[in-house]
Amino acid sequence: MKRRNTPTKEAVLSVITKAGQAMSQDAIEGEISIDINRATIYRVLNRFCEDGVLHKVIAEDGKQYFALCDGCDETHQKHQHFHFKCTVCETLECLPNEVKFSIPNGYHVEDVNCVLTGVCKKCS
Amino acid sequence: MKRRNTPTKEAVLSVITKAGQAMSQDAIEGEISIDINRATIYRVLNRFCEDGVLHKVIAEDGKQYFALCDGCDETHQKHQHFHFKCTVCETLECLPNEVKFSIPNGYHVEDVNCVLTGVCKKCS
DNA sequence: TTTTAAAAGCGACTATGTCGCATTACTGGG
DNA sequence: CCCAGTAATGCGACATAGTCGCTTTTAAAA
Repeated sequence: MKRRNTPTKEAVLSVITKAGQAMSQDAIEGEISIDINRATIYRVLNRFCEDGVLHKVIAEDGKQYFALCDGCDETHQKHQHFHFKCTVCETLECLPNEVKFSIPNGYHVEDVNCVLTGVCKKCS
Repeated sequence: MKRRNTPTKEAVLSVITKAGQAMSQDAIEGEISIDINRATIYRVLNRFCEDGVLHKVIAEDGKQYFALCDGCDETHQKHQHFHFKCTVCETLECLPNEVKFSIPNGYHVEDVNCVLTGVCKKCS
């Protein structure tokens, strides 16, 4: 299962990188120049997640948003930061704030999904 | 727009109360004795949310879960606690831990959605 | 009992996301 | 440089979640 380089992968990653924020599948499809199948975009995104290139956030709208991992691997404290979803411009961005929590004994946390919703700096 | 008491409302609230944890629409429909339309269940749940009886959580699966508000109103620090979704038993419960965060100036937070995913005490 | 408006039922509709299968096209080996 | 193996893509179908408009029912006040 070695990964191959394809125009699709490059296009998707390029769009997300340029945007500088988390994007949903439909936003990506809208921004991309070439025509890529919806299922393919999801597969590309999920592969990037497996490879630690992107991470996935579930927002209040129940949709999946994908954001670049900026040094997520290094600390092995993966993706444990807050996200902010603006209800006006609809963008979802990663906040630098680390999510801190303590849980009762016996619980084993595998994933963290923290999204703050409101109005961002630009829109207020 | 005064609210009325209906068997549907009572049945939904009773199921959630007995469960003692957050529930999705389909889980509620499965537990309820009488036959209630899907759209109606959603409307009932959303009305309860408006009235501050329930609060809504979006989990990793993108689905809406509804949980009893346990003194959520009193502090006016509404629903700012963590939630835990178990990948084994699929239940979603409210944790007592308060969510603490600080955001950059100019941002206005209206809602908080924090879900930890993993394996709960019972299932590990 | 009558009235009226909230609530429920029903059907249709819109995503979002996934899956199976046939086809295409990277990439490494010769 | 070409060929074979297999990852990746396209396409269609499908499942599910959630919403909406409209009609009918019904709780509760007059």
